[in-house]
Amino acid sequence: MKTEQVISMTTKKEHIILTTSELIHSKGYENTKLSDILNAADIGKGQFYHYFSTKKDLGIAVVDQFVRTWDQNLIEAILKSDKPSGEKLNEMLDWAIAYHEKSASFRGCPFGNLALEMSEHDETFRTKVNVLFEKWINSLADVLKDIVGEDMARQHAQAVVAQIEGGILLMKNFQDLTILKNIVENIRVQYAKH
Amino acid sequence: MKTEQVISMTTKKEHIILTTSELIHSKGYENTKLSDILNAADIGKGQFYHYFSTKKDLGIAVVDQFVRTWDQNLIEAILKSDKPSGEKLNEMLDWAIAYHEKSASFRGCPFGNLALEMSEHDETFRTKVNVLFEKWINSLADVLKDIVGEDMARQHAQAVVAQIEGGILLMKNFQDLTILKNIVENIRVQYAKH
DNA sequence: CGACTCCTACCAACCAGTCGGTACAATTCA
DNA sequence: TGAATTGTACCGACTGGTTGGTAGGAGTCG
Repeated sequence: MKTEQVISMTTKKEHIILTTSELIHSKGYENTKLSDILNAADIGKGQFYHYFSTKKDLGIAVVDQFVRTWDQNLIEAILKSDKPSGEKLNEMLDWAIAYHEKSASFRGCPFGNLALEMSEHDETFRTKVNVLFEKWINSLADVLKDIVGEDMARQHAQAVVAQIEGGILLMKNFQDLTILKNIVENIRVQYAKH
Repeated sequence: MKTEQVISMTTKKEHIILTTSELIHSKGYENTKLSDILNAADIGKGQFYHYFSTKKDLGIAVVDQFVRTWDQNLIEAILKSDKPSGEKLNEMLDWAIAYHEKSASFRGCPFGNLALEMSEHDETFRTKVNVLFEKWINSLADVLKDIVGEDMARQHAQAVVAQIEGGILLMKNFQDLTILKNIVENIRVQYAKH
């Protein structure tokens, strides 16, 4: 029984990008070998090099895809919605936990992972990850303006993002989701009574 | 006579460990190739495999060395000293900044780096990194007891460590030390008024 | 001597990337 | 019309270089 046509939902190129996203998210970029990609996406080398010129070319497409997704789901849908600020902050924190709850493993934050793996020896990746962090901090600072005032907003936004990323790091190493939950709860309390 | 032999052997082995520490700190474990180690330490392969049985064997020795150093300089010398708690917290934060200030590059926290690189696909490294984080959080919780009370101490300790690690992550990606400084200042303010 | 220390030459496995070729549909030409 | 040409999608054997690790020899020193 052949199920060839099922894949035509997305294009072949998108299929490769999506499959590789998973691999890079859990194994990192360098540690994801071309052979892993070829096996996971069930394609041959010819097909791969028909759509992408190098492995890095694919890597960049994967990061772009991550940035696009987060831009939609976190920044646009939550932080730039027209709900009250306190609600937006809470929704962001809910989203963070839900993100790591659903993927029964401890792969961590794709941007945090890439930041630590790549930022010191590859400018292309560093810059792309940077754009997302910058957007995140800026739009979060906008939200926090109403809570801590204009002067301190950006500093607090940095601190909150740092706390989340650090929490994810600890969660990953302890292989224990409750650590992240504690830290998120800590953030909630910190900004609830303002 | 025998002492001299032992010392020179230890020195040589330690020299390899120390040199590799630098490499692993800035490039990560997998990305530090054996040839890099051989070049940096200026030794031949025979010498390497005389002292270490595998690359992973060296990697473990390097992590052990990091753990020992931090145990001495951070946990014993600062967090378990007999100074007042507020002072110990401040000294820890000073130490964190000084650590990243002196190494004119942005290599990040060796444990944070290893946690994200290795913890999902190597139990040995994950466990060793875990031990250090556990020690750090426990002895920091002891310090925070006097500031936030026994009940909340551990949760706050986790949050502070997360904030520092996340701050280092952002600092590394933004290649900007002031981000870490802001976050550390934020922590200082948070626990100063208690 | 013989244990210890350290060397170079070498190995199989693996890596990203290349290359000659195939299948087949669309376009051009006679 | 239908034969020749062109373009797109794909294959997998192969390449040059790198990887971690091994074998066997040589210098040193008690």
